[in-house]
Amino acid sequence: MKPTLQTVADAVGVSRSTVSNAYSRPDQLSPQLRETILEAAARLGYTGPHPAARSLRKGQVGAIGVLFSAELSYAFTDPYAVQFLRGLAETAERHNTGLLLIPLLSDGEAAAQAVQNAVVDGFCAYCVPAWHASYDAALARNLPMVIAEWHANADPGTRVVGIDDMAAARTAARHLTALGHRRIAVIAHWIGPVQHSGPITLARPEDAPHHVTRERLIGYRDAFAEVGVDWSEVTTISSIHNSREEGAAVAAHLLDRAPRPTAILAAADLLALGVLDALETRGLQAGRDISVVGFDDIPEAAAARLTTIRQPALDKGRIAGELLLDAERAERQVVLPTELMVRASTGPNNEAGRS
Amino acid sequence: MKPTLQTVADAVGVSRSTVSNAYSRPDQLSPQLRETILEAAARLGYTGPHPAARSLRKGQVGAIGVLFSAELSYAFTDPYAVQFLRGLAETAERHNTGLLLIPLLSDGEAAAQAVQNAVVDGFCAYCVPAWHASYDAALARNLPMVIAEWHANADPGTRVVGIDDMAAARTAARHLTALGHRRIAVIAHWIGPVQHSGPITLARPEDAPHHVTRERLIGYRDAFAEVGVDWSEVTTISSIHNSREEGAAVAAHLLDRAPRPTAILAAADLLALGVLDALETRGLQAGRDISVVGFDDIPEAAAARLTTIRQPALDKGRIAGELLLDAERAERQVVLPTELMVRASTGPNNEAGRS
DNA sequence: TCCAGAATCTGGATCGATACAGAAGGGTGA
DNA sequence: TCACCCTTCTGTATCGATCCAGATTCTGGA
Repeated sequence: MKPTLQTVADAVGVSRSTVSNAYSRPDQLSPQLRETILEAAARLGYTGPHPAARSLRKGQVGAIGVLFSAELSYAFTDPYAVQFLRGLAETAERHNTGLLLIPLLSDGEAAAQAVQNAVVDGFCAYCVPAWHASYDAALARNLPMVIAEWHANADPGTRVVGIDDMAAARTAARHLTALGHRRIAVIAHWIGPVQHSGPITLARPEDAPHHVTRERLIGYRDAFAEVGVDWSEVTTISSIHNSREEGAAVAAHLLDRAPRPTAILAAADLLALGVLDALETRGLQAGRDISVVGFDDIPEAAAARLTTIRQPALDKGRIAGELLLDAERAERQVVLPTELMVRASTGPNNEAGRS
Repeated sequence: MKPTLQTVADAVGVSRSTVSNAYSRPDQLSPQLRETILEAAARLGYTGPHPAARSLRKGQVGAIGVLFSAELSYAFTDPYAVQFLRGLAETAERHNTGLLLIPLLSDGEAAAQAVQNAVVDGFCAYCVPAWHASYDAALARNLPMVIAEWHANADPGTRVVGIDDMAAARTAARHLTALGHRRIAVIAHWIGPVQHSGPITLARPEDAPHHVTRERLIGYRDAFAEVGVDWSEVTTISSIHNSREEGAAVAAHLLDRAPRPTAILAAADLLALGVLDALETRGLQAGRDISVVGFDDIPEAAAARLTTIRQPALDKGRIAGELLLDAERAERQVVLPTELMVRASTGPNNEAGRS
């Protein structure tokens, strides 16, 4: 049988408490006794206090749970998500805390179970749809929890870090309208009530289920309204995953039928890069034939000369961690700045004079 | 105070066991009683069994610990590591298991602590140096553990998945010697006994402390020997981190002094890509002026037209997970295939006739 | 009507540690 | 010499669940 504290205590002839102290509070016993105990422990094959038992008693674990928007295996394909995670890891590391990546299974029951069973001190939700079982399950755990997306009217008690998605999206869209574009299409992740890949009609952006997508669509809509383009005239395309491949695939819906939009707004860089791929396949030039704007400014965006909105992914992760772990960090809500990065993928509308 | 099983039991007027069964073994009580219990639980704000307590009693957690070679925040910068993690996550997800990323702190004491306290069912070590405190601590935990690097003479009981690094490296080096290169330099991560960035002398590759690096250096050395180039003639450069930036930085030691090597072997693609950057800065052309070979075949390698060794990172992760979680998977040691991908970064030695 | 067997439910033992109050022994200053 | 404090160690209570053997009730067939 596996040795326990008691085993060692018996072997040395001291009490269980003393052995415990040898590990957790060395100042509570004489150095030579401690030495004896550790020696005996090594001899018996005792490897230190059982983590689960210790966590139970101390009411503290040393790990935080991370909830992702997609299956774990997808999370790592998105450079933006990886950056975020990196920032989070940086803070966690400083606090000697582990990160428990929790699979966000599509099976609600199992997902809730996974969250319920997570042995953690707190949660960090990264783009988890509010209706997802995991989200409720995490809230229900009643542990400290930080949400990595900005909510304008979040309860002042909840920890939130993010950007003003709506304003940033508005900036992106205004960039296009200022260039004279009016026939603009929008590609975003998960626009409608169900996951769907392809064109979709959404009467009001406010109805999009995914928080971040919703905010960005509203920003786009408002910018369009400023120049008299009604939302109903805008073609909206939904994607299931946030991937380059799918960006290219759904772009076909826009590029292979007339009239083509003169500009495309993608609510994520990966989708935008996919659109650029689709353009290249068709011999079209971004910025001249069709303007494309992304969102996030992942490293690849600069290489592809994609106009996009920069948001500080690394800082977001870092701060999310601090909001959970830095006890002295009093504030609970942090908004980070964004910036429009104008690159070669956007240019004036060439049809401007004609129509 | 936080409600427990007992709280709910008292409220409903049943025993603690029955409430426990309501959650964990629904078939052990009548549906209507279960309903009543869950209702009461919701009313009282009871959120289900306490994970630490449950883990303690059941002796099972539902998470595996992942040990990385570098600080967590660096791990995510290496696409190869990310791919591996993705594969691992895929398997974990299928088994409804979480991944606990454990910071591999440089402070040995703290690192060992982190491993000791990890509430997990097993460990997966990814390129953890064998001398690192975390490694011993993980072994000491006496839990199932898989090592994600191939060891030719590993104990048959230990779970191992990897590639034949030595043979693959030999193939990479032979490619260069076959092209007529003789003045070849080697860049690798952590060659000497201490972390160091820059040229370093290593009498025998066998002395390199890092297992993977050691294997690859031996492979290089053996291929050189086949054409009469002695290891002592080879310039070896060590890097601290496995990053593109550092690859470029240490390449300076080779490119800015005469005689320049005609070819460079980098033991990782990120380093090789850094070398390519350094070449470009100096107006040199890879494959013509200097040949460069990498290792790993990360996605960026193809884009940069880097000749390299492909190894299946995703599969490695996936299989590592299966070795831990698939009970019916009897084998314990898996070697994966590698392939030399010849691209534009290598070409014949132009000095061949001259010297 | 009676009883075996299934369906429900109970209670104490247990998982492996830490907290905390207090006991024992040793040292110090008045 | 005595009172007091400090260091070192002990023992019991507790963290919050699950396990398992057994008690109780229900069911259906002889």
